[in-house]
Amino acid sequence: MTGNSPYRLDEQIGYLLRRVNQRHLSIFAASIPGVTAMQFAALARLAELGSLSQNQLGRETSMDAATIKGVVDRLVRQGLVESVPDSEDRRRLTVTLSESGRALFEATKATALEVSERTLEPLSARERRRLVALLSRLT
Amino acid sequence: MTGNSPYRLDEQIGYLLRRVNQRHLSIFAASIPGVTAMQFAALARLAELGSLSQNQLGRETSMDAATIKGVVDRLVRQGLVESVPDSEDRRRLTVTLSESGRALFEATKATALEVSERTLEPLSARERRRLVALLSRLT
DNA sequence: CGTTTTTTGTTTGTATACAAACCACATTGT
DNA sequence: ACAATGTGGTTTGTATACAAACAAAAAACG
Repeated sequence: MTGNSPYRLDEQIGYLLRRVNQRHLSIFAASIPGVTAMQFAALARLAELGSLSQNQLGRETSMDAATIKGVVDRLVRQGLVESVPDSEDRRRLTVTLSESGRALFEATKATALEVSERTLEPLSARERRRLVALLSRLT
Repeated sequence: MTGNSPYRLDEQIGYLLRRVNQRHLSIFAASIPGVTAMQFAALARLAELGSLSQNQLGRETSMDAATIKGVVDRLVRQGLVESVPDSEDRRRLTVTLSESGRALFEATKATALEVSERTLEPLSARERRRLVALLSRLT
């Protein structure tokens, strides 16, 4: 009688999170070409908080130092962001939204909100709020 | 009065999904060294469904053809799975759980279930069921 | 003041993820 | 039988993700 419970992959939280995230990323990519969801998250944080150091931006977007570096590099390459060495702290890179980065963010913001709604489309308004509230507690 | 709603990254479903998934993957990696969560998902499906073609296994685990190839390659390299060309259809690769693959799955199954529970730890039993039910509808 | 610790950023290596192009083989329709 | 289409798998290129090891600089502390 030892723990012989079956393992149902489809009911595991990790598998579900991955699948729903796939769905979301696919909707995002189809709706907003040019930047990825991660890149957009970085732009959003910069728009919200102003200039940040590269690692700080990583923390604010839940990406580790190695990951945010790649994201910032690609944003710089696209001219959406500027990366300037700090004069105070010579290790630090200050990342700033460029003109066109801000323009792109402002122009896509509404669509990005629609992407979220579309991801949640199968749920009622109340269920959406409930889901967001539950997920927020698992952070 | 045109759509000037602020964009709150922390409330966006995509951002939440990514963060909770990060949490889950981190718990998984700490609890089950040796295989990743994706590799474990593949083993679980093979244990559940028996031998499958490589692409079929990908579909059953929500990985595209290129992704499942990498996962199967790594599982083969670890001897957890065997990949044999099909005699009927000469394009097809049949992937089968090996002895040690099945042993590892049986030995870690219970821990994997605990990983799911630990991910959901901040929620009550009812809230867990609710969350799983909501996510299932977003598949 | 000088040593220890922390912080910032880079690099490398491994593992997903997916688009797109490609080849080989199967199936279907005529 | 043949041509069109579809399916199975591989490869390449790009983009996350994270661990680990590293260098440079700043901060903390005795």
